[in-house]
Amino acid sequence: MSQTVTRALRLLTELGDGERSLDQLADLLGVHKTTALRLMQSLEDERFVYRDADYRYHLGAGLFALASLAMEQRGIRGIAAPHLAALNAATGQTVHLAAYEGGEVVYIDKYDSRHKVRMYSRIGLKAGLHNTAVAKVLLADLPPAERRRVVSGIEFTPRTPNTITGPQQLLAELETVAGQGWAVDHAEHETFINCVAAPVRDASGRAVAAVSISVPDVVASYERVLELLPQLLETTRAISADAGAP
Amino acid sequence: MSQTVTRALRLLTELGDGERSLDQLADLLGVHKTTALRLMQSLEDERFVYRDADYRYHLGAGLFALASLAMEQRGIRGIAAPHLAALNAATGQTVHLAAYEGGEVVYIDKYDSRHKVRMYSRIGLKAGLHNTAVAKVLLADLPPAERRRVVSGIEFTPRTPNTITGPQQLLAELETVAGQGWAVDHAEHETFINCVAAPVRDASGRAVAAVSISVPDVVASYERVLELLPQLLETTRAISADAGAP
DNA sequence: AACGACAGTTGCAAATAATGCAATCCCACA
DNA sequence: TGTGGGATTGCATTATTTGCAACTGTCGTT
Repeated sequence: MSQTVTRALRLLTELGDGERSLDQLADLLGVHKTTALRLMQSLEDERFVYRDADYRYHLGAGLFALASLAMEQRGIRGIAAPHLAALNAATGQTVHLAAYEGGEVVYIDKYDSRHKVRMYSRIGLKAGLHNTAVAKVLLADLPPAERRRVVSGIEFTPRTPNTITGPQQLLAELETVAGQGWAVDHAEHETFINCVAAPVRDASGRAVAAVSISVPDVVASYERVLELLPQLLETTRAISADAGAP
Repeated sequence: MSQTVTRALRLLTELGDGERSLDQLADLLGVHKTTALRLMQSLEDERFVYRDADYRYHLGAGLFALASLAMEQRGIRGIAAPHLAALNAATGQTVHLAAYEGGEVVYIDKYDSRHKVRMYSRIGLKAGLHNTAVAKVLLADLPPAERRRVVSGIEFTPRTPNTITGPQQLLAELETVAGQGWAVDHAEHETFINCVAAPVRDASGRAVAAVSISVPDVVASYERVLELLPQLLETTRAISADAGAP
């Protein structure tokens, strides 16, 4: 592990919360400001940060240049985009695309709802492995041994009264999901949000992503959300076909 | 300057070109693979990279989570988005939003043309200071002394026969731009692309961004591109109003 | 004009972290 | 079982990082 790299990355993360002065950054790390300056200079040279006329540091354009490459590398995202936009337009609800990578489920695209009340999320953030529909869909597609290994490592933090609270319960739920080909989050992640999700498959036949529709209670009841399933499944089938699924 | 941080960032940049093995990354830096491993472990812990089942490294979701914050911090981007989408739909051409930060002009948003032939660009990339319309608009709005200082530091690389080749010529062009309130790139950046650009102002009255329309020759002549000016100016005026410009 | 405060920056030696070697681990294949 | 290939770990050496002290520049006040 590299302490110096960890420090630099920590500075980047801090700037995600807003501009900072050199003194603030040095305090954050508990180092002398000279040390912070040198770290920032390296980040600035590579365009990961820039410094404005008032010597305030900001996240730089090089960061999002690299991030846009990262998103392009996730080819499924480009294939899914028009379909997700159409689903979002047809339902008026928030539509997410998520993928399983590096042991976590992450949101890789998002189309926002027209409604004022919506689920908080952001591209790049992790989805809870035990309490989100997209995670259930992706985990359900893992080989059983790997599924069990992943589930055994989950920390079952209860977020709502509906949250799944143990590995046995989740494994049973994943069996159900694997059988029916879709998943729900019935107020398990947020008390006022219900979601349905379904897998997207590629030429290998494996689930490479999951699409979900998220709906707040004030907009539609859980039963209403389930009525969106046919549209969701139609969309994931179309994306899968474009992705070369058999 | 920090050698270790620079190395880590170089690894990130390399992954922008695609997945890599540990050996490849070590070769890239000219270090022992143990060293490369430790750098990657730090990057992985902070979610900037992930490693797949075949031990191949990829850019991670933490990178684009942070980038999405960076883009949100550029508030003008959100304000401009609906207007730019409308301009893109109305003209069918590629529309860019650029800003001047850290001594460079960078693309911070983009709406692609419907046409097959278009100008290559990517969010986060730098725009040439001497050969793009957005840069001319942003530089033209700097105080004269700063404008001169910036221009004197430019390396006038000729990209096309039309490219401006010296500071005096560019300063004269910027005077013109400051007077007329818009700029052109008449095949100065690419031989087959013409652009027009205009500034977006905020409550301070300063140009905080520039909007451009880029059109390939095969689609429309330079004269036709100039005919897009009224729509462009209408758009930048609307964005500026939303941004609180006086 | 001079002074003080504050923030950023530079040079250098000491301190610390990074580095690479050698050994070990793990997996796949014959 | 043995072999090959790639990843990983422990340790001593080496190189880099670190923080101190001094300096620079800007701004505000007297």
